[in-house]
Amino acid sequence: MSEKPLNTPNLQDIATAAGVSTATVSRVLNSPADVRPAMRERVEAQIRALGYVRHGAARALASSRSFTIGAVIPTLESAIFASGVDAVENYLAETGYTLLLAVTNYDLQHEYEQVQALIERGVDGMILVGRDHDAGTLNMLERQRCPFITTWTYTEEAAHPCVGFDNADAARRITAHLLELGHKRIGVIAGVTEGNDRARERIIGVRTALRSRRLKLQEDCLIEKPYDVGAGRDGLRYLMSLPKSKRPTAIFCGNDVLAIGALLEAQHMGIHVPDDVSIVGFDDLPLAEHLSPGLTTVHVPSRRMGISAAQYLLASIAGESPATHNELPTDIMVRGTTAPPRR
Amino acid sequence: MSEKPLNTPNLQDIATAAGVSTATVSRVLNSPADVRPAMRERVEAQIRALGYVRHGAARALASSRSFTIGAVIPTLESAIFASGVDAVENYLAETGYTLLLAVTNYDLQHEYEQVQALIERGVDGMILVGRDHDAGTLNMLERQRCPFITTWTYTEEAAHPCVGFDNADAARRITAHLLELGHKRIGVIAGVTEGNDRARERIIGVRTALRSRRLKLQEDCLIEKPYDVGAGRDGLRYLMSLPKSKRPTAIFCGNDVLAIGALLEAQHMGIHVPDDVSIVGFDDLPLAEHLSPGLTTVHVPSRRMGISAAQYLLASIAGESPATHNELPTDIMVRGTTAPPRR
DNA sequence: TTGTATGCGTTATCAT
DNA sequence: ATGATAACGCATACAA
Repeated sequence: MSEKPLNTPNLQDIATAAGVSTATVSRVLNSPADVRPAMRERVEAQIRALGYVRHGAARALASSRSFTIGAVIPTLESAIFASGVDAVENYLAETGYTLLLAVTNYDLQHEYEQVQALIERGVDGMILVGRDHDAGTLNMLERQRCPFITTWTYTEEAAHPCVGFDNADAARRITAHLLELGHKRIGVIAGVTEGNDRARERIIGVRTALRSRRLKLQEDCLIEKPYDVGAGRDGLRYLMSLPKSKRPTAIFCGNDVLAIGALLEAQHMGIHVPDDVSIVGFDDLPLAEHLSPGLTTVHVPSRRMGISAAQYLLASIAGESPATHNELPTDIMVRGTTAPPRR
Repeated sequence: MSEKPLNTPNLQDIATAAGVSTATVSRVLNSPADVRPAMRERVEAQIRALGYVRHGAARALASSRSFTIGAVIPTLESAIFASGVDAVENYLAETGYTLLLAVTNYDLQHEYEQVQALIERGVDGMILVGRDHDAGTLNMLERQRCPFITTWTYTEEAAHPCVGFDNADAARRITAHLLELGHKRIGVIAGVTEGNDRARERIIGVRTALRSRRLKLQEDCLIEKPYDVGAGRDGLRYLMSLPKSKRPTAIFCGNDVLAIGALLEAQHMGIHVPDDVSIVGFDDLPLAEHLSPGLTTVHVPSRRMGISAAQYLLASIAGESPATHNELPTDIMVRGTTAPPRR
């Protein structure tokens, strides 16, 4: 009959109700070990009774820690990014952090704005994707002393903390697999390269593999497509429409979504994979192994990458000095979509 | 030579640099129309010069608005949720809001904790999925006066704001499609039902459709499976292993991921779809239409749902009184995986 | 171990 | 149109 929680209670209300100071309440919340058990319980009882929930803004203002981490990714429409974010969120939740998520739609200018928005929200650290960024973006991060790490790309000499892998080399390796099977004319259905270093580097990897065999990528065998299944289908149809002498016997797709499209379109057209044409992808989506034939692709450890990035950030915030350059392995998953060229 | 931005500048620094009061700086930031153009420019120049970025925590503390919205979803491993979140984020970004994202892994207790975490971060509104929630969760939301809306489910009599559709009815309709083709024995590969009202209601919908034809769902024709392609394959194998007299001629899958698994497994087994067995899914993933045969499924407008939820919240925050119960249409996409039973 | 008091960077109210 | 100033709710250095 006497409780009137008209407004949501604050530290002071709890303190009053428990007959202690706000400092004590703050302590049972943040360093319970520092307060005598009896008193702690008394306070905790009131916290429960009044349904107290911390005021993050006030906390952040007073302590300059928000217990939030920001992630800025190209899109959530890509299962592989979504999966990485899922891993990040799960990991952060375990450690008491919350995720602020922003999407760039592969627009570097928009990325800049999103990064600013997250900094304004006071994130304690930030995860970025790739190394293509507006100069101002990295600048802001540094001026604001916001710890950050880039993902999905790795090079020894990277100027900033990163966790990822060598896209060019992975593409080179899976192309080498094609070349070893005896293919000489390789087609490429690349992802959009603008503002996307990963897509560009994967093409470079294909070229490197070809060059090492004194082969070249024919320019009409390279086509750039947006990230969707239909585009993959279009890409395949285009490549297969090339005159026989220029028609590739194997196709490297910049990602699995394009590869799945290419594979499905081949089946629609009655073109046999891998007998008539070999297809490889990149990412190793969960679906890849279930297709028939199974898609030969590059496995990318997106969850591990996300977790590793989060770990770096938390360690960094904690004042530790974790390794800044972290390379993850990528395996070539050889499945059913590759075989020697028909002769 | 004189500028030493050792610490990140605050309102006061800008004010001093521009020779005005903090109130004025705050005004050029928040209601530029209230300040004379000349002065406004002077201030804006300093804002740019010193690279000022707003301190969200301080803003939130003083104004009790954080310009953030929370979303708590089951998982990002599901493309359909990821897509909805993507839409929400894009919409919020347009309107100056930022997204706080949390994942429950279909655990209602964890959802409670995530909701609390987001409330602590001061979100101005919250998006939830489904109507299965811990009692405490909704309670907390209300006590904290945090506007919220549930998605993915709709009923006229819902006790809280919601935007979605009638899962049972959609399932009933696509099952009716099967029955109209002449199927009598329907198999069901359902998603996990625990803590997932949508999965449960879809099964109810199947039962309703059957009942209206005086048919019943045979209990060994109903199997519950986790959300992945492999599980869909297992499910199909199980149903096809039933003795001929009990074997279903058509299969309702609780979602497209299971349906895709079922379809692929049928193809692996040399079972022809739809001649030997019809398969329907639920969600209409982008891939569904590209499969061969194309997957007959229920189209769910996940992006529109997310945007609608965000709109409701923003309107609600703005003090408007938007419609609280919003039903979205779901179309049955009849494609190639359904046909009359072989006779 | 507990309490007191100050300050965190804004917004908003009230003057001017 | 602009300035002075009091909250906002908490953490923390310091005192007891």
